[in-house]
Amino acid sequence: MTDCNRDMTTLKDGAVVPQLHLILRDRIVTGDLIPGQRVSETEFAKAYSISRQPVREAFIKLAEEDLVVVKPQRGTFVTRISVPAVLTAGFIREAVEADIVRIATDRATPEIIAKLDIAVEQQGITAKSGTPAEFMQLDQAFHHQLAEYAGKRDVTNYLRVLNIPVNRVRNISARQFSPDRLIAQHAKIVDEMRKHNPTAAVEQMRTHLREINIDLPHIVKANPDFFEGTETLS
Amino acid sequence: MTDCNRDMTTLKDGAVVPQLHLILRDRIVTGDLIPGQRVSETEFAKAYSISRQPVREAFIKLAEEDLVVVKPQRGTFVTRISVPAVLTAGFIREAVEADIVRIATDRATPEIIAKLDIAVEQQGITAKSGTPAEFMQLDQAFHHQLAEYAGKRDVTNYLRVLNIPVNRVRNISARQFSPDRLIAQHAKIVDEMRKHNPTAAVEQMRTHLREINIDLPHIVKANPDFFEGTETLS
DNA sequence: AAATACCAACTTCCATACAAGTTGACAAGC
DNA sequence: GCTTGTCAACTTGTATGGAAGTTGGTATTT
Repeated sequence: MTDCNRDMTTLKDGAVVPQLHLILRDRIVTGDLIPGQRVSETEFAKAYSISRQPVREAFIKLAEEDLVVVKPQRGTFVTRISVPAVLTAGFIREAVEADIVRIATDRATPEIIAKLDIAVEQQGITAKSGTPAEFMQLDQAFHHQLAEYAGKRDVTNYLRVLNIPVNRVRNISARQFSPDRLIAQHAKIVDEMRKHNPTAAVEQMRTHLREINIDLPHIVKANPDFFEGTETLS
Repeated sequence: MTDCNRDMTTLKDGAVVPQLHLILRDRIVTGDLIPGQRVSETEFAKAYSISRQPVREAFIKLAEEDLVVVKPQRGTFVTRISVPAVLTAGFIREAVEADIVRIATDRATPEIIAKLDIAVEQQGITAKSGTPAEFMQLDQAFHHQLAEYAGKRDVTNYLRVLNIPVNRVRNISARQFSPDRLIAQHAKIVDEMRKHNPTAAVEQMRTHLREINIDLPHIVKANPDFFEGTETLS
């Protein structure tokens, strides 16, 4: 029996399915439930003291996000991360954020630039004294800010599911990313925006987002069991 | 009691939930189940001679695609189309297809150009003698081809959910789109690709994809009940 | 020893019953 | 007339039992 109730999380009153859905999603994305691991309805039902049906329905939602695969009459398993999915998500994100930063550059006021400067500065502080998770959040906030200033705040909501595998990679590999390089690239983007040079800003953004593709092969090599198609044959 | 089993569709052997999911999705996207309409679990259970549970699970999947909203203890309703969602989907799609057509132009061989010419020609034939649904399928196939030739076939899969509201609009408004104009734009895109002019091809693609934004206000005016926030107060 | 048939212990899938909450009609009281 | 309380008829949410199918170990057979 695996450890299903990590921190003995008890559910609040109200609908059970949404709560369980969020909890399990977080546990998978953060790597607490590891890729390939078996998760059964009965197991979690006992762990959270509920019946099988709500667990099943939470599994359906997770399956829609490609976080688990349900194999009928065989079992449900945490999905291994698909490298093509990460690359495709990266491609889409690059295209979208390129347009976003172009628009944001056109709209950039001194106030906006000032706020972005502060954000980058904060990232530097957190990179030194904060946790990887905190830095990751600031990184995401930076890109959300750009979308906001481009008048495209909604966009990030619609790309959330797409970014799930990317976030899994970042969480699993924690320290593989060098924050300093990312922050320097953020600074360059803001600099080009300050100079009202949209083309250069877009180019900086594109090279910035391609960072993950550079690190990805090493992360896969280091954790082959977490990725689809590269798992060690047992 | 509404007409829930339109064409008395009976389900095949095998898993029931996936079948029902596809059937209901199609019925919503094609406008057979109209926005705002109430759909209850019991209703479809009786209509398809199954129990409530599979219907419920199909509803969960539809809710993840934002095709229905489940209001606890109140009912489940076909969602009205969100105009901001359509616009956001359009923005994302424009950014992605701009990059796709740029790459496709770089990779374009005479064979590829020939195939695209044939596709455009076929669209013209279908526009005259075919149904709107057939033309719509050819239109989608054209964009799929471009992704294919850009080496980004996967991308379309990941944008499928995003395009759902757009397809709902196109189905509901059927003839509102003028095929001739769309085909002419397709032809212009291929022409710029033929001349190996990626920048111009991208620009043609962007103006092409903005067509829907032009027609959208008229479609909303013509069918206010189908859209969120513009429904007539009863 | 090796291959095969069998079976018990799992899994997810579906059906059914009940619990909890909302809604709208309807009647009683102001 | 208008408000308000009651209640029956709905809705979705959860629990539970059994159906159907897979899996892996074990005994049987070759």
